[in-house]
Amino acid sequence: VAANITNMFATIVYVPDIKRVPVSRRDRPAKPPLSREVIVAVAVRLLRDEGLERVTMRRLAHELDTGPASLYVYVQNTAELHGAVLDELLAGIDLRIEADAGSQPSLARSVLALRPSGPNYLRLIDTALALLGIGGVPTLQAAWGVDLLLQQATATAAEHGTRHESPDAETEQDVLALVLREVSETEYPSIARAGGDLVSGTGRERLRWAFEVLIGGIATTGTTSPTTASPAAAD
Amino acid sequence: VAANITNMFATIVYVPDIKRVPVSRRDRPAKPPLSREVIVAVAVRLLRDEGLERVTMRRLAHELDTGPASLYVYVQNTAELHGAVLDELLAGIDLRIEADAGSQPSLARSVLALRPSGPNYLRLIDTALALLGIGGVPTLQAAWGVDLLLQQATATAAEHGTRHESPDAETEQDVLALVLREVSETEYPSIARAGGDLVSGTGRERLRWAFEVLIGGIATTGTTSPTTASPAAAD
DNA sequence: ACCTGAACACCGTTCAAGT
DNA sequence: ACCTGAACACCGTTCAAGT
Repeated sequence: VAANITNMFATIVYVPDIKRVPVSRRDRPAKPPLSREVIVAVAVRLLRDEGLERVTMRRLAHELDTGPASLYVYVQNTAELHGAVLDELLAGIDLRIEADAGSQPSLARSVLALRPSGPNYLRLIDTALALLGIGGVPTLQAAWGVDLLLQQATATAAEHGTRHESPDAETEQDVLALVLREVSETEYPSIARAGGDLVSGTGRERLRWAFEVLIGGIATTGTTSPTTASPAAAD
Repeated sequence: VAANITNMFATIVYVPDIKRVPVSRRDRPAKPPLSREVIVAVAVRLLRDEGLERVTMRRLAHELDTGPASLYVYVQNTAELHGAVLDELLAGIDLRIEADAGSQPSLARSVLALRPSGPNYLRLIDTALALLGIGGVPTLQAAWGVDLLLQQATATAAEHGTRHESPDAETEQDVLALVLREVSETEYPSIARAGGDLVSGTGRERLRWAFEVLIGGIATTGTTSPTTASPAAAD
């Protein structure tokens, strides 16, 4: 069960390239009719091609051969657009089977602002709750825990995305590693003692461990709040 | 030990209003001489008064009665500025004693992009490592764990900040609660069963629980990687 | 050295006016 | 209805020119 959940959330971080958007095979079809669907579809392509920071209203409008104002007929604002894109990506992942290939820069950052309630997002939550339940985790802990897992996933994804954006991202990483390694032993003794451990492991390894930590902790850490769920019936 | 760590990180999320910036008591002193210090100080005030999304180069320059270009003498870019502000705020918190009052909208979001290596940030990491060590947590787990704790803290802070920004933030929350409560029982059975649990508890309660989960999980979840730290000497 | 006006290349969002 | 040009109010960053 734990492994299942881990894989599920890992997919959010490394969104696989499952659902290729059909942009039509012509170079550029003579201006497609605007609709929420084509807007989101083009936004997804833009995300894959150029990263989240490029899926802006203006850029997207340009891609659709129109002005930004036109998009507001189908989409309330940028946050909603990003939410729709997330839900679209979520549609592409199988929630129960290991999906473990490809990588896609973040977009989940927008989730920090707008908790989307698209159908695919709800499906994700539902599946996670079910799995935790199967694992014997009490309802309230499972409920709060899903939130925690999502937060972890989105945070990692955001970091991932950000890192991808900046050209000297690896340099930054290296600088951190260097700073940590050469830190004053008297000023920061514990950091000095931890040494390379602070930056050891691959991203995947750490991600996997993080979810194990969370799932283990969620399963064993009680809350002080009373549950509001109906007592588990025999179902 | 766990409670100590929890409080420490909770302070990042709810940065207390400890270190009031001395903006001088005159209405506006006849243009202070520019320096990194006053820039950061004014940025901190701006943060407290108007939120992170307002501490931009241009807004800050305006506040300092100058043009944005002038700031680039003292600060490399916006990310570095935000990092400096975070470190400044970190300076204001006592890392060992319960600091539990006031609340401050996020800024830690910038940490997602730029892992700051300011002295106060390092002190935070060092203290956390020490506390985990005292709690008997193996070195590697502690090292990876600190990262996780920081991620959780910044993620929560970011969400917090974002929520503060938008005027209809509470509405959004309510909408989510409503969506979750009225969700189709056949489509999303686990969500329906969880009911109010998904949105129960106060922010503080959930935060506290989250850190308990993390600390408990960190302490008990082994890694598959070998440690690179020197074997614990008798010190 | 330090400072800055002006420019370049972007943003989100609204609204009156068009078809 | 649907679409849009133009405007408003912002961004970050650079650079030549000033003191």
